[in-house]
Amino acid sequence: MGSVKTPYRSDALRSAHRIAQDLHAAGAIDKATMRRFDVSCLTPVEELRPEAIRAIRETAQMSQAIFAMALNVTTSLVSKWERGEKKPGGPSLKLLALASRKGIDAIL
Amino acid sequence: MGSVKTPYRSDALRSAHRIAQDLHAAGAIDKATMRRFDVSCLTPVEELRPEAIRAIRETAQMSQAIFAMALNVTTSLVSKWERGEKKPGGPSLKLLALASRKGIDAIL
DNA sequence: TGAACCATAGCACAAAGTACCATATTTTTC
DNA sequence: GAAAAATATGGTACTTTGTGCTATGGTTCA
Repeated sequence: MGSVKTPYRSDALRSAHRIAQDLHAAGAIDKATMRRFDVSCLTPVEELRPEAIRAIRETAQMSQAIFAMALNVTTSLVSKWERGEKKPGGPSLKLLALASRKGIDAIL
Repeated sequence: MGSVKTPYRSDALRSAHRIAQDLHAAGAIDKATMRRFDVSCLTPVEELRPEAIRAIRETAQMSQAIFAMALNVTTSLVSKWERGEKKPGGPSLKLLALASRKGIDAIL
């Protein structure tokens, strides 16, 4: 299940974004309050192809071993990701998305 | 496995930190180069008790549902974490550690 | 020659994470 | 006040991520 398919994870969040839109349009809301309702500020998480994962790592100029430590996973797993043997799951995809969009420093 | 027990994940990283120490002491190394060898700059990841996880979420002033979206996991799982029914794994612990040490904004 | 880093590869296995549901409590909204 | 929606718990069944271990070959450097 792609994080792309369902913008809201089939939960009690159907109107979260709509409410935030209204509040945001209405006036000034501090980011802390906003956060409680709005979800559009989240880093988009999409599925990553093996080459994309490798690209993220090579952009960071890291070996698989070091990269794995940064993500707190095993070297074995990073290798499997890059060869398409396994696909990163929810939390892993989030970390990879952060590294990809905000730079590797964001997760160090 | 506990990220605390083995500083280096039983990999070919036995001397990574030592080498970095030497190089760093030797003179000026840009952060990019440093990163390849040194691991001491990583956010420490320790196991979290259920209450600690809830504390992180409540500090962020988020519902379980929103918090789950931020971590790209299901609401069900966050609930289980906070009740001790399940324990966050490698990548999840990293995200929680980032949120705990650098603030929730670090993972949005 | 060998010590160390790098990446691939395979296997077995525990448990993390998912999906779905029902229920109860609180908060919001009209 | 009642209706509606958000919140959190609880449980069950299932998938497969992620771990751990070991072996291999290629590369670099002393």
